[in-house]
Amino acid sequence: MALRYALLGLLDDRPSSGYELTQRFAEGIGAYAWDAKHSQIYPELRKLLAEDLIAISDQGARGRKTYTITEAGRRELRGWLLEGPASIGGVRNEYVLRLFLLSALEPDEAVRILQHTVDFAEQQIEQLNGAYANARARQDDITSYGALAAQYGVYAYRATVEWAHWAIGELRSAH
Amino acid sequence: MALRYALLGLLDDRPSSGYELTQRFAEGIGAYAWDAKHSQIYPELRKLLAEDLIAISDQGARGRKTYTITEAGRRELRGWLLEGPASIGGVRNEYVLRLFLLSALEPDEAVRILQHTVDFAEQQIEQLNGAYANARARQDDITSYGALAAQYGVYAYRATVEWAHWAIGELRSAH
DNA sequence: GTACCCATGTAATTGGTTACATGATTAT
DNA sequence: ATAATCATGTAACCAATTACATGGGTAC
Repeated sequence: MALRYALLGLLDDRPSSGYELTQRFAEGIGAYAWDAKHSQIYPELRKLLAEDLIAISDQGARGRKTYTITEAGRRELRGWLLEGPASIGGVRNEYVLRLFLLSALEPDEAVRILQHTVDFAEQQIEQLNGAYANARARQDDITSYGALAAQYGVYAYRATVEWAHWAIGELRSAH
Repeated sequence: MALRYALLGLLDDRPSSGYELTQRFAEGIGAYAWDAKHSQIYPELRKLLAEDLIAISDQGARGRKTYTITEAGRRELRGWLLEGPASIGGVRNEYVLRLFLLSALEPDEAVRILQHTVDFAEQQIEQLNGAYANARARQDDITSYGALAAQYGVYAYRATVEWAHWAIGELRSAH
C-alpha cells in the first residue's frame, strides 16, 4: 500500500512520467524512505489511473505519458497522511542492518567499515546540501517536498557520522 | 537474503528459539534495521539448519528449540559483512515516507504531525537509554550487539527530533 | 549507421504479510 | 477449569526483484 502513496506524493509535488518517477525513487526518496523499480511503478500507475487518482496530462515522444495527481488522488493522499503514523515497524534497511551486526566482526574490522560509513555519509551530506539549495532556489517555498526531504537526509546522515565516530572510539578503547 | 544474515547476527549475539527471535525482531532490530514475522522466521531457520549454518543446542518445553550459530554460520555472516555495504538503496520505511510527503498537507496539519513525531521520538530515546544501560550492565563489553545498536537508535531519533523542530520552525515562518 | 539513452512494458521467481491452525504450559 | 502466554507451523495472497523484451529518439 505504501508504494501508491509514495507515487501520489511524488506526483503531488510535480507531474512526472513513469520514467522520471523511477529516477526520483533511485535518487532521494529511495535512499531513506521507500524504494521502487520501474517494473513495479508502471503497473501501479495503471491501477492509480484506473481509480482516477491520477490522470494523463501530456503525451510526448516514445510513448511518454506525463501523469498528474487528481483531486481524488489528493484526497486519498491527505487521508492516508492524516490517519496517523500507524506505528513504526516494518522497516527494511540493509545498510542499517549491516551496522547493527558489526559486533560479529573483530574490532579493527568493524572500525574499518565504520570509517567507510563516515566517508560515504559525508559525501551524501554534500550532495544533499546541493539538492537543498536547488530546492530553495527553484521556489523559495520551504514547504516544498524537496527542501524538507533533503534536509531530513542531512540530519539523518549527520547522526550516522556522529554515531560512527562514537562507535569507533568505543571499539578502540575496548580493545 | 538479508533475513538470513539478520538471523545469523542475532544468533551470534546469543542462542535463541524461533519464538525469542520473533520478539527480538519486534523490539529493537525491527524498528530500525530489518523486520520479520514468525511465519517467515521459522521456515528460514529450517533452511539455515539444513545448510548447517545453525544447530539445535537445546530442546525445551512445548517443542521449543534453541538455535546456536555454527562455525560455518559465523564464516557466512562475516563474509557478508566484509564484502561491503553493496551500496545503499532498497530502503523501505513507512514512517519516514510519511515525513517525506508532509508537504502535501496544509502547514498547520504538517506541524501537528511533526509534533507527534517529536513526542514519539523522545519516548523512544528514553526507552533506548534504558536498553543501552542494560546492555552495558549485562556485559561490560561495549562491542556487544545490544549496546552499539541501542546507541544507533538514540542518535537516529535525536536527529529526527532536531529535524522536526527545524521543519516546524520553517513551516511556521513560511506561513 | 550505430551507440547510447529514453521510455515502457511483461513474466518468472522470490520475499513478505495475513490468516488459519494446533497444542502445551503456567498462573489464577 | 479457564484464560493468557508460550511455541511452532502452514497456506493463500500480495509485494517486490530480476530478467526478458521491445522500440523510438538523439548525438556523433
